[in-house]
Amino acid sequence: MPRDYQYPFELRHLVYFRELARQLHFRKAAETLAVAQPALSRALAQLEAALGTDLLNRTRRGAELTPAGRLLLDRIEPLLRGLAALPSDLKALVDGEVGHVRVAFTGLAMATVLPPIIREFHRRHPGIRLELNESPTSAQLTALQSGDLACGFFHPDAPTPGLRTHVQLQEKNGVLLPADHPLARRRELRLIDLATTPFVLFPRTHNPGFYDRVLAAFAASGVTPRIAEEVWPRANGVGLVRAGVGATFMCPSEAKHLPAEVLFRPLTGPAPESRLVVGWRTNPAPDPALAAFIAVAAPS
Amino acid sequence: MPRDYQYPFELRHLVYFRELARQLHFRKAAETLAVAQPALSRALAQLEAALGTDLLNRTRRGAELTPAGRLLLDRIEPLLRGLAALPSDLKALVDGEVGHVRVAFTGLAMATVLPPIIREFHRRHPGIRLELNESPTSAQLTALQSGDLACGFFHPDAPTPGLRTHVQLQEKNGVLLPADHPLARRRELRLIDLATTPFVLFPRTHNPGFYDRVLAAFAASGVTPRIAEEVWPRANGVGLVRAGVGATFMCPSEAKHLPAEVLFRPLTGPAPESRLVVGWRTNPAPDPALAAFIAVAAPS
DNA sequence: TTCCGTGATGCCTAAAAAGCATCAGCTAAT
DNA sequence: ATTAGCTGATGCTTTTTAGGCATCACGGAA
Repeated sequence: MPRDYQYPFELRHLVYFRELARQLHFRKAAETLAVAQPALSRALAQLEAALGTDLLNRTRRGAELTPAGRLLLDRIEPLLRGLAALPSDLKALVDGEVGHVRVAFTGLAMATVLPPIIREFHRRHPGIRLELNESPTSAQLTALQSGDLACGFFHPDAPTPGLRTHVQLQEKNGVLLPADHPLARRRELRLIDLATTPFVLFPRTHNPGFYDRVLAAFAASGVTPRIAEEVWPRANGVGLVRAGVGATFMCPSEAKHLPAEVLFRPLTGPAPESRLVVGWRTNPAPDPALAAFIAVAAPS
Repeated sequence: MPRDYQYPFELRHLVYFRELARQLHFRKAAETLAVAQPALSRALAQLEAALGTDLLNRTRRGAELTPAGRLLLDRIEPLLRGLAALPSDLKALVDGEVGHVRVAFTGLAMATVLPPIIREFHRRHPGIRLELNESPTSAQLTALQSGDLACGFFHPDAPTPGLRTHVQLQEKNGVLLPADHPLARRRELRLIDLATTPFVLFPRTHNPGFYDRVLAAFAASGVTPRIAEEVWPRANGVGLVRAGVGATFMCPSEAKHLPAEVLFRPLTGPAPESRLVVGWRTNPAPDPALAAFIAVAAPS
């Protein structure tokens, strides 16, 4: 009884018609299609009935396209090509040869571990595109939970249920100072030395745990820090230090390539610690593209 | 035995999958599609087998797309839309609402009957595009015979087998003179007056019959004409007259809108006659777009 | 535990596609 | 003019396959 969905014909009819339009000869086309000629005749008659118009003028020595047939051929050729490409394209996807992965990261990740990971990933999987977005830890955790994000480089402050993580970096912070800052002559600093130095931090909502550990570290040194600016993304924070606005915390690994106007100094004594991990959902199982990225970012 | 043409699935599978991907629920999708749920289950299983990958993860409360399913959905949506539009688009074509017509014409046609025909045709059939090309009579006849041309406005010199024609214009030619020509002061001229005036004509091959009638008309007046230039297309001939190179033959109807530097004068006595017809092939039968154009150009 | 709702399976029926044999129409060569 | 040899169409049968109904297996919620 059914079979009245929107399409009054089947792919078979279109494939038959295309071959027929190419050869303009029922018997030859039937042979190419590996069917008997009557089957082809009937299939085309069905298609013509379904479309309400003749597609081929049958002549003594073959057939010729009607204007409607010409239009139909022009229209279905790209569609059939698109369909023909589907199986292999899907295979490439499931084999992890193509695809895309949404990856979020913090400024620290981009300044340290991420570039070599990206380079290696592109080398191994040139068909997989990365969508890279700098995003605060808190936003990454939300997006990972909701499934909007496949994978993130962030700074966890508590257990992350439902996520697998792999530690990338764990370092005690130093400080980044303007080069002309009075304390910049010293090779090492303590937090207490920085009591009067304005600090540039990220907004607390972006990673409350780390933010509070920073304040705790100051408190442990008996100092109340001056927060000059809360700025994001990370590169702007470094920019403000460079502009002489104040100092900021920075991991030693992040201090490898610095502009001329700033200097990095390690901290002795209490200092906040940064931990960078890469995390991803375990359920549903990572698709092949994500699995390939994880294999590079977190070899187990 | 057969059924092994390039596509391992049918349109049905894709339509079923699309509905399933929308509703993510086998029973509901089956109801929308007006089939029983087992049929849908099996169809999807077939599609998955054909593509070699799962498309939906069945869960307790419905289903969710796998990455491959998401890709497949993205890829087939435009294809299915294209196919859904086919029947109505073809109907529009056979109903003559859309299409295109190749029309050739001579300079005389464009200067007289063609513009109002084009205007009226576009008013009646805004969906049909005209391909208009100025072309000599001889070339038009060749193209009409071979089927390269649907319809032409030309100047027949002999019966045109296989073509139907409709006379558009039949007039005795006058002459077009540079405004500063000595004879331009006279209101009427005879060919004999023009014995020493250089003439601009089209190349003889473009319409040998008319060309020879021109020479015959001169001969009947006892004059051997001076042919200064043979030029085409027509507008260039008028341009040469305007530039003072010589005179040319012209129908009175063509002389309605003339540039300032030229003057039209009728001929008394022997003079070549121009006949403009529109012609089209009768076999194969004109397609709807051509029929619509003929209905405007040659109302019967 | 027992339902209830999910999709999957087994079995049968019905529809439809394909094959084979043959027909009908026209061309062209004899 | 006849006929042999193409063309695609048609009648009938077999084979394939899609669909329906009944039922199953499984998992979560009451």
